[in-house]
Amino acid sequence: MANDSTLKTSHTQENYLKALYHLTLEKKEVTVNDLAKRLDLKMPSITSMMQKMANEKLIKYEKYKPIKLTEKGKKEAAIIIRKHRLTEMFLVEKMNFGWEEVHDIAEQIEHIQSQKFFQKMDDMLGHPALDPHGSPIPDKYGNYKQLDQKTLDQADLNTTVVVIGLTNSSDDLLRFLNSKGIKLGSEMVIVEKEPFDGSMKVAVGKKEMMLSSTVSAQLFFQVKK
Amino acid sequence: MANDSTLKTSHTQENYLKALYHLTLEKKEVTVNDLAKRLDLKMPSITSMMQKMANEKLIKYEKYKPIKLTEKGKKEAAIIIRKHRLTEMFLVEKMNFGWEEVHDIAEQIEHIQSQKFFQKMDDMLGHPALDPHGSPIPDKYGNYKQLDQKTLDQADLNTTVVVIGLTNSSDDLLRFLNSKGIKLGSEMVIVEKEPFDGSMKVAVGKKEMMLSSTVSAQLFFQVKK
DNA sequence: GTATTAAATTAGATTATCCTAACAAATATT
DNA sequence: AATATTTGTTAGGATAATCTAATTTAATAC
Ligand SMILES: [Mn+2]
Ligand SMILES: [Mn+2]
Ligand SMILES: [Mn+2]
Ligand SMILES: [Mn+2]
Repeated sequence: MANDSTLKTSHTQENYLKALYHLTLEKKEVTVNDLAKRLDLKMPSITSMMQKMANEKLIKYEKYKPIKLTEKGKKEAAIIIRKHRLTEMFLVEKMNFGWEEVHDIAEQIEHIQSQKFFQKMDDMLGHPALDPHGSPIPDKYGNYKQLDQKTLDQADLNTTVVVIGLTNSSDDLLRFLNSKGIKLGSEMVIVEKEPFDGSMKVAVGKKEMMLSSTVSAQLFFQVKK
Repeated sequence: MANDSTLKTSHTQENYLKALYHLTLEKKEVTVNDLAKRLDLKMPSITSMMQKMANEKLIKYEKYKPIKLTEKGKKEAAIIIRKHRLTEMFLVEKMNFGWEEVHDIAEQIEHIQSQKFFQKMDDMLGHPALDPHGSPIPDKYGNYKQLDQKTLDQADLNTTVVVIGLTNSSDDLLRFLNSKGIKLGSEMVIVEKEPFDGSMKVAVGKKEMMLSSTVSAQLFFQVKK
């Protein structure tokens, strides 16, 4: 009874796992405070959940030390992320949602318990490697292929680049990009770079526009060859 | 603060509402005991939830008296049922699931909060009136069109009938029908009726088979004209 | 290296949901 | 009607997830 492997990770814990996974990729040292901010909870809530998740061997946790996912925790997290990103892709590709509309729905659907449901999505989509925002979709075993990509603020003057992903997919960023007509696959030429504030002028097709460093630092690119 | 109309009905309460709605159609007098059995909970849990839901004006409830849904409760219930049935239809029509596979997934997806998500399903499906098991889908305002249908055990000898629905869609029934090759729209001739146990022999195409009254009482039919 | 600040933990409550045990009311049976 | 049975309620407790307030530990700044 103590070690029933059919015990289901709760909805809530799945969200903790995901947050931990993402923070780990961002920072390597994840603290109680980081998690509290990410999940918009108070620190005591985090501490107490960390104690519980450590018991369940999802994380390694010692008082006052940084939090680490175990292999088990990593795998479970990656599988939720897979379900999230497959869902986003499904919503965009098969149900005609805009890329700025899908995150909140995926945040809920990622918790559906049905391997077959996500298997069908995956099949219908032809086993996509990336979600609609250019982020990699872990495989069904929880393996994650991290692409290390450079952001647009590091692109050289006069090169032609292709936008291939986003560091994050906040509604605000996505709507900003929509308004500028920028999407994944968009090509642009780096026309000017302003060293003072890091802003740049780019040409997307015939349209020229200024991008602040705030924006350009959130776009992954590849040099067009 | 006391009357915040944005307060969301919980996952749990949505399931209570649905159960109440279905039981009301089945029995007209719904008791604490009925609900306890339907939801597989103990009676004290029901009593205490009924007290809470009465406070929230979802039901009318007085100690020891049968439970009634309010208009508000009925509407909310019908909207969950709508989401459930649209989901089942979507899974069958757009994702190629078998009709016996969709209920458990729909049981979860019905709780997703996103009008737009279900709106898209509805559009993609062309605003279906019935779910894959022949049950009516309430409209988006919570209006329910109850069809009063007769079950196959009441069909006359030698008539040709079409199966148009099921009184319930338990896995067991659906798998039995699959094994017999019976689905919605199947035509059959009533070849023999055995008064002793209520069983009947029917011809589905060229195949003749016996249906017990247990089965025939779960199939809605229409006379083929 | 002491003092200050920030981060983390503990203690103790709260809300939601569900349970068992004990009791009460309503129904059914002699 | 008196008794037995079934149904429903109350009392009191458990677990999950969260919070505020108080306290402790660690990190930073003088
Ligand atoms: Mn997302
Ligand atoms: Mn989520
Ligand atoms: Mn169903
Ligand atoms: Mn449900």
